[in-house]
Amino acid sequence: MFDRVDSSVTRQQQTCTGCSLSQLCLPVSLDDADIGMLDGIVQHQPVLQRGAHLYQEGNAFRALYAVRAGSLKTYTTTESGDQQVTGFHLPGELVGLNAINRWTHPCSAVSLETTSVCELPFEQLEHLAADIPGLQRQLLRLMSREIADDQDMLLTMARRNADERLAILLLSLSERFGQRGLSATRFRLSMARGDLGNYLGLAPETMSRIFRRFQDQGWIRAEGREVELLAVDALESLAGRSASDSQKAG
Amino acid sequence: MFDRVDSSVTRQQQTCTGCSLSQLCLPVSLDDADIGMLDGIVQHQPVLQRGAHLYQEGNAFRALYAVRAGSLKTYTTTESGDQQVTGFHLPGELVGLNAINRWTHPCSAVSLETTSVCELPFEQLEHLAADIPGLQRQLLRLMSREIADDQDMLLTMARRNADERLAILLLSLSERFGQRGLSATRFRLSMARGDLGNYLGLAPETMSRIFRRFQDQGWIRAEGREVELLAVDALESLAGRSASDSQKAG
DNA sequence: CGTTTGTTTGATATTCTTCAAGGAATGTGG
DNA sequence: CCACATTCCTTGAAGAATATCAAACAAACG
Repeated sequence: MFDRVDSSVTRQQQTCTGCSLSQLCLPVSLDDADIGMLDGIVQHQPVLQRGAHLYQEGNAFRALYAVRAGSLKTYTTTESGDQQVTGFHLPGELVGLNAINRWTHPCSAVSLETTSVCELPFEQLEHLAADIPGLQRQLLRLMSREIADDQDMLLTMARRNADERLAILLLSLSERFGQRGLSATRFRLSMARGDLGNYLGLAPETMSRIFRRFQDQGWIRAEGREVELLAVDALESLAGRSASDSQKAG
Repeated sequence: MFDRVDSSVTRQQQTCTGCSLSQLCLPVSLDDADIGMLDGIVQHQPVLQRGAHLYQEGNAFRALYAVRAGSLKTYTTTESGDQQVTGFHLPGELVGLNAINRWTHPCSAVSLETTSVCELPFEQLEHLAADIPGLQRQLLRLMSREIADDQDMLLTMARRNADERLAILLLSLSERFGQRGLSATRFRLSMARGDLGNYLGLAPETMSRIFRRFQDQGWIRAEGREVELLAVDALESLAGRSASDSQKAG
């Protein structure tokens, strides 16, 4: 009896139905009945302490994971041993999409703070997607978005200088925090400067210098990992315009 | 009558069933009956002359396209007007996957030589994928691979120097030509040096210099767009190992 | 055959990394 | 609560890699 009550309480917290992120996540555009079916396959909600791995490079692929609270970093390890950060993942975002092809995770996922995720066993998700058109479509849409975002990031790496890259990343994080009901202009980064730089293909020292320059310009205020965007328009013009202009900025 | 005969002949050339690329493309692991259904939705097989666009950035998304013969380049245009190449696409490869999310093409696709493609109307493909488990799975796999490949490319852009990038690209092309039954060590590039460099985030002059260096090392032979790989192992060690070693090489 | 497009080479400039070292923040065990 | 260790961040100076500029050359095209 106690178990019953307990599990039902837990259950409620675990359902997509009751999840405030459902409009950012897989259930978008599903009706209640369909969301109920999706709830039926959500298996575990592991809680990860900072530094704990959700999966590691080379692990067998069994499930996709949706971030429920907290944040994750995904990264691969190069032959020379150092890591390359491939992404930061906020609540409502899915990780593991790159593992479907080979049934093996090509990167590791590690928690940046206390983080909980929903586990979506992939084979069951596939079956469900065949039965629920809206779910199949949303899954394809999320994967398509990931592709488009990664390619956008490629453009950033290929064509943007260091200042522009940081502006683009700050605005991306800002937008994503905003979508999640948090402040878009004042937020706490869960990742180290070094991780930000690594993700952007820049040395940590370079990151530090750009943060300083942005502050000297009065564009941001940064105290440790606490960041406030003071001149979003300046950052946008840096992010949106081609190079050759960061000199004026520096 | 004539039309009938003509179209049936054309039809035969158009089917996935009779296509030598079916094992690289969407039909992988489908049985004959399922491939027949897939054939049923393949609508047009446009032939594109060099320089002709399959679609342009901003166009409405209606279909995915599989390259049947020839090759494509996808690219986005930056605010400052110059282009960023996001990929080269050989026979058997799908383009348009990044358009599913917003129903708009986020990049343009242009033919690099006389190229023919199979058009896969997306809504019909979605319906079919819901009915044919193997098709849904293959579609998800192809998208997953695209994500993994793009992220791998991100790592290349973030961590590799110019020599390593070219080695990685040459080996990638080599492997893909090999998979298609062509020589893996001797092939004709359909794209200009400038496009290769653009894709790799390097100036055309830099590309030219690296090509020269690779030739001086005896690793490749390049006459115009005709390329022969003479020392695959040297290229592999450059591609596979971390930086700091291209100095010895250069 | 002239025009356009693409390729090569050299010289110079710029951006970013690397190296080195000090300082701040955070966490841990006494 | 403090001392110590560890990690993270910052700053300066020097060096390396690649971009840019300029110009000649080659190839492809109509």
